[in-house]
Amino acid sequence: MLGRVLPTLARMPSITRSGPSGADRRAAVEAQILAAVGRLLAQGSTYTQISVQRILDEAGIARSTFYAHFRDKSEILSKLAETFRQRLYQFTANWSPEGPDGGLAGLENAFRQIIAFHREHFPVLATFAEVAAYDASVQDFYNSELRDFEANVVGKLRDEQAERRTPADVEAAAAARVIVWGGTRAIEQHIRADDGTGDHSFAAELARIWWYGAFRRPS
Amino acid sequence: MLGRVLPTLARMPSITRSGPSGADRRAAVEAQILAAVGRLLAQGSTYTQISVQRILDEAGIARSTFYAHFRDKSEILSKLAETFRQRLYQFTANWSPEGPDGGLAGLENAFRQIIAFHREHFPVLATFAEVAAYDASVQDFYNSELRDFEANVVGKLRDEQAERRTPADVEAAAAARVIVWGGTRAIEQHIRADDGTGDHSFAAELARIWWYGAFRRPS
DNA sequence: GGCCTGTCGAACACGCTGTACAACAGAGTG
DNA sequence: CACTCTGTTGTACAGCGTGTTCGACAGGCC
Repeated sequence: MLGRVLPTLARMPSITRSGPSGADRRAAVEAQILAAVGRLLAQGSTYTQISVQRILDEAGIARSTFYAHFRDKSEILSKLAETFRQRLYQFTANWSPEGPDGGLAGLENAFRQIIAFHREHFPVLATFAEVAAYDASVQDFYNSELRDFEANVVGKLRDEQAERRTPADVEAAAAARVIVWGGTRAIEQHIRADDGTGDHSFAAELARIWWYGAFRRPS
Repeated sequence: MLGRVLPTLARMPSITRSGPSGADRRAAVEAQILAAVGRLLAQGSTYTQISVQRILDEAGIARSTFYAHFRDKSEILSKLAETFRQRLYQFTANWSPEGPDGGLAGLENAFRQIIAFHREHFPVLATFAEVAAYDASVQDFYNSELRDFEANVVGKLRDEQAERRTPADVEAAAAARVIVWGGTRAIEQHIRADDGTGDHSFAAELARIWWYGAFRRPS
């Protein structure tokens, strides 16, 4: 540390750090790292291109401290992921094809919320998709999240088929795959391409495509 | 080279290489590199994780030779991309909503071909999507390919709306985005999850979702 | 005061990247 | 055969990033 050479400047590098206030220093370090990654992503960098070194500089944390908390760079994403778990798809999980808040109107509303959520947390959510494409540990959590969502949609389609509201020849598994994986990617792309003014009409389109394309497909 | 030390083994490492047959050695080296990458991807490795060194070992090419042909690792993908340009979306570009080979049946057939093509070249196509997420040069080519496709779909939807076959309240731009970006991702995911037996029914679902969800959405 | 826990900075080994360069091989030419 | 030209080869090198190790140190606690 500089302190050994320049005692008067001993705590200079600490100014950017929040003071250690007790036994929760551990949580503080992790929070600083996650916040720093969030800042770097918000600045437009790509997670893959950001080096650990760059994150440490941004966070004001020592290299050795980082490795005492995280096994490697992907573990940052794992911990970041816990923040998001289940929050993403609560909107559609709560939706049902029939009922007061259900149907096409309810679906459109659910998509509005999903799009708003994606837009709010875009850098981080895009990073999950980016890294899941090549990193097994991130893939585990991200894909399992989407698989849960997919299973939920399959269940809803099957229920609707049992009630004769959705045609029996709709292949629930295939349709759910298109809705979930395709929908997620489409939303991501929409947010990249649109400044937000088109969010409502995009939600309307998504809702109608899934509604008339699957749930209420003409038979 | 070994030849300097062990004359009798001079050309040993050349056995794996195709003999230089003229002035097309340049093309031969590039082909060897592309083939090696294809082999490594087929073995299940992820492009991001494969090092240049690993590619050179696999191809039996010297490091310095590689950098005489490629600026860096992403330029491999750029050259690989030229092989695929326009081949991917010729199927739907040729499709039209009306006519003998058109309509729902034609769309389903187009998707069968697209899925077969994706399955045949899966490692490479998945790599384009993987790397486009963080590498600008790959993104340029990959996204522009999909944007062309998207523009094509927008044009078809608008034409159909002009003919009153597609409802006027379908937002062509939003619908096309869902169809193209979502569809591509859904196909990729389908191929990861399905062994091929479900290809036909998946093509049928895709075709019906886009058909009844957009082109022939009930108004 | 002394102990404990956790952070810090420095150093290290390792692997990968991209460049530079001299040696070399093959083809073509006279 | 000698000679040139082009393109490949092996090696060496600088630079950067990673993950580990370790002694110094600071703050909280007894």
